[in-house]
Amino acid sequence: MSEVRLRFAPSPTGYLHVGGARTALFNWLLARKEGGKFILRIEDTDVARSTQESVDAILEGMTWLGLDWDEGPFYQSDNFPLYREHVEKLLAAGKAYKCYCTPEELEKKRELALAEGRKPKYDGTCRSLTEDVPGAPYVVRFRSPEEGETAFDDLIKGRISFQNEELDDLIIQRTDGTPTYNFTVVIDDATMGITTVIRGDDHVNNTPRQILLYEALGYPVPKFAHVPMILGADKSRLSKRHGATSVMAYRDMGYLPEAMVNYLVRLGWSYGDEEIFSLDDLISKFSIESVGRSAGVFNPDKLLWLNAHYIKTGDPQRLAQLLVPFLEQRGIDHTVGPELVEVVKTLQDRSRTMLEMADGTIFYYAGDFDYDEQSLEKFLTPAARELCADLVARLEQADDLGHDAIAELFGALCSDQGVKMKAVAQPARYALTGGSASPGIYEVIGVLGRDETVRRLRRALEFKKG
RNA sequence: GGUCCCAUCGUCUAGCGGUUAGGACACCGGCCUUUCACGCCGGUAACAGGGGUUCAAGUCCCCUUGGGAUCACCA
Repeated sequence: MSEVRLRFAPSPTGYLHVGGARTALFNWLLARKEGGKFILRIEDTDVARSTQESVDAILEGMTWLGLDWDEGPFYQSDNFPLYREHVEKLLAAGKAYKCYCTPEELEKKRELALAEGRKPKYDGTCRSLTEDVPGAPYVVRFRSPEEGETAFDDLIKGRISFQNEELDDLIIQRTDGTPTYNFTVVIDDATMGITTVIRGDDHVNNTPRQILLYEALGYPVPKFAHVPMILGADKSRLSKRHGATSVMAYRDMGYLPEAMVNYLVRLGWSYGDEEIFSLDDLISKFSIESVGRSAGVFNPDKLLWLNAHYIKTGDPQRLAQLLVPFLEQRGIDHTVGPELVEVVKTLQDRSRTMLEMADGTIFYYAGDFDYDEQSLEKFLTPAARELCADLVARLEQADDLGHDAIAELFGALCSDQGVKMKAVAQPARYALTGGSASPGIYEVIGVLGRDETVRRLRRALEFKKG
């Protein structure tokens, strides 16, 4: 029983998007579950479109999600000699041949075939050439069988079969000598000993050609699992116009990696009625067989709900750390003022994203906000002013400012003055936060502390416009 | 168009021949309450259509319809 080996093989032509992240996650989970290896390979044979920035962005995204790899990253651009070797091998065995047709000729034939309603497949012009044409540019084509069928048992979709006659002689090496995708994946997956290929749905049509290549090369064929696409709300393939698709964009919008992981895994997979899964839960509960066969619509609302859940239940200390960059973005200096962790605790229940949480901290740190005249009049009525003044007096005398003590203090104030909690809480809230929505007034006072609370109350009572 | 895949509430899904078709998000009520939230309770909402097979079909088969993927010297 040899170990399972899985891989994630993105092409570095952009950022790590949610679809890619999900297939990476599935690969990672299966590797961890089976105690195998997870390998990262960068498919950069298209030198023109590949960039180092993209590689960095992809690695950053995976690291953020917590998906670590055991081997790699390997770069296909380092393997050109290996591909070349395999092309020669196929050529020597007569399993591949040189084709001298020019792109223009092929294009013409393709158009003609389409116009006549025939399949636009390679017509085999060079298939039976017996001699090389010296000096002429050529591509190398794989000699694909003309009859029979190629089938495989997809771990997710079940048995899928193709008639070989539908497949044409694919190009494995370009005129410039570089190998093409369908060839390099096979060589790499074979030589890296990949046992299961988990990849996007959009590759099912490539699979039979690849299987034929494995067989022609004498390599064992791996298992395949094709995960369904992620769709936008209009059921078309998820793209930018549906909103953010880059995983890192979600971090920047204040999402937690565990929320993203949880969301992504539940899109197309389930475990009874459970909704909340940590990476550790998933390692034991995930199975590729229970991934659904149909495409799923990306639902930002549910992601948001999960994010809120993880913020609510998260460790305040960690959240405080994660919050710092968002505060800096807003120019909020949290080193002056209340302890950030304490601030976070008052905001966890009412923040769905770290961005929202950052907004929630503003009144704590920017204490000298303006009170606008209308609100001042509305909240600080003469009666309310009296209550606030009383509150100040009581706060100054209090020796304990714990939550319960503050509650008692308010209780005593209300019964002494014969007013409802609301009558004093709302004016106080406005005076302390500058707004009408905030964490509980006791919490706010507790976090602000006596001095700052009193200062703000007095400031509000004395506030003059300008 | 050819090939391949898919089809349960608006969305993610449970269901693996016999269920009042369950859960979650969203939505709508109510409760809690010092605001906003959170939380709790309740509600609306689905087996695409048609044929079979079977005592019995959301579950199995076929067709139709609809959706998606792919048809490059891109990956």
